[in-house]
Amino acid sequence: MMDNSSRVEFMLAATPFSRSGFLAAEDKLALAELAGEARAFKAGADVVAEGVDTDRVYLLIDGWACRYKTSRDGARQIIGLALPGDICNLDSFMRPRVNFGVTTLTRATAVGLQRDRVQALAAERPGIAGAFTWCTIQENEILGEWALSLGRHSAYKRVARLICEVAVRLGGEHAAAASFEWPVTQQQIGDMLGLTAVHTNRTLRDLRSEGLIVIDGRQVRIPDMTELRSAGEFDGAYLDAGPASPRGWSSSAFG
Amino acid sequence: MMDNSSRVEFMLAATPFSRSGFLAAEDKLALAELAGEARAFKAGADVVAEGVDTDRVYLLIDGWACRYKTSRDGARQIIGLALPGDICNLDSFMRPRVNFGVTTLTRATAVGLQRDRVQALAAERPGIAGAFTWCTIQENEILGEWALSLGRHSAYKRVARLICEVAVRLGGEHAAAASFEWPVTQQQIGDMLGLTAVHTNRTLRDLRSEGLIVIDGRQVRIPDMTELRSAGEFDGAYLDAGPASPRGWSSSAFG
DNA sequence: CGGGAGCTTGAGGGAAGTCAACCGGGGTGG
DNA sequence: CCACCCCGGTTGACTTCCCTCAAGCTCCCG
Repeated sequence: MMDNSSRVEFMLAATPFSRSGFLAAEDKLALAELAGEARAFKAGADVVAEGVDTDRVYLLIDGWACRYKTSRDGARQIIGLALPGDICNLDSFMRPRVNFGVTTLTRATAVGLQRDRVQALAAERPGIAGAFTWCTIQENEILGEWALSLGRHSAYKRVARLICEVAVRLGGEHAAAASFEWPVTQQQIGDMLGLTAVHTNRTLRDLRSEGLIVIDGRQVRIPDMTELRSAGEFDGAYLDAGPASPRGWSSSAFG
Repeated sequence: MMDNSSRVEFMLAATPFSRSGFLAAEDKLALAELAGEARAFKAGADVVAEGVDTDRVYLLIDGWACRYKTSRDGARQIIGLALPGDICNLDSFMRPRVNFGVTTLTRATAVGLQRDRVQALAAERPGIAGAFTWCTIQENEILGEWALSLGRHSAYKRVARLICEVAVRLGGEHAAAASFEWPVTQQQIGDMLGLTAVHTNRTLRDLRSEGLIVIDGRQVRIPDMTELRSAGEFDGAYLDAGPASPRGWSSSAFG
């Protein structure tokens, strides 16, 4: 559990959300005031059950979470990965019902923000509206890249690409991280990539035997990022993402 | 070519964009004033080439278009289908560079709106900002459903689901259309569904032989929508999409 | 009338799924 | 405190869905 000031501090930090460049300092403070209690979740716990109504968006503070859909026969497809600082259910910013579920992949902490209040704030402060829109566009960008993976890439490339993406997303503003915590099971990886756990296992073995990745417990290390990017045909441009000239968007223009 | 008043009229009509419920009448007028010349495209023409910079978003007036990505070996994955009234490149609302391409699937007409001017308008009119955000969320919703198809559904179900989706999206506010123009090639369908043209052909044959669809030239007819939905495990909830209480968003609150 | 784009079908191959078994480790309950 | 159990990882054998390559077809358009 975090106290309120920690939460504020977190939201002011360089999270994907605030990195959008749309949020002025007052915007961040106003958002921080909306934050409810931080909730702790066990691994595999639903933050928002599939297909239900919810009145809040969840900002992930710690741990990994995902958006997923389930087919009638029980197969699960993960349609989005949330890392610390990401909003898990951006759709709930405008829609009362989610057409997916949000579940944690690890132990996790998240704070809920009430839709009504966020909307009201966004109507007053264009910077906040802009930040939400920007995040939604970013999520769309990532999902488009996943669709390319799912539709047109081999299992081998899919896994390589996913690892590259996470490396970049965790690396923040710096270059991609060359070593990081990799706390997801092979089943969960398969659910992101449209593969079975068995085939994910074999594919990870192939990547390891090629020396492209080194897995040590819950850590993954990338000996040569260039090699891995090339193997996965990965181009991180879709994650680059400084906003296009947020002139006229910043709330400071109204201050 | 449409003259300006036709364009205005079109934008005031029940397009997916204006149906969001965020646009007040003045918002629509203000947007219509931004519309540039309507451009006519041949089938298979790039509206925005893959990965380039663009300074405008394109509202599709007539015909079908798509967003796509290409892998190194030339395989194409379509990551979004634009029908009349849709915006083809919502990302360009905030990002100068697209990480996909936009191309027409049929003859088509589109009008470009300059990003700078749309952004300026959105900063003044929350209804316009809200409509863009809402469209982006809607696009995300659809792409999530495609990811489920790509990752976890058989070719048979993918095709059935796509036809259901188009029926609903073309049907507008009414029920899904039971018969409509289906102007795309099997190659293009395959590119949406992550299949080869050959396998798309066989799969369509299967659907036809089961009586789930009837193809007559460029028309498709769905004898029994319930059957097709069931075959494709299709639940159209993700397209439903009235906005969640756009209170406080409507520009009229500022009028 | 010729040519190309799109549709159709067949035969064979390969990537990933399915089923099954075994192993190691950490949590838990007796 | 130890034994058990369950979860996750690993590997093998077999199956299946979809891809590849190839050929022939129709229809439109020049």
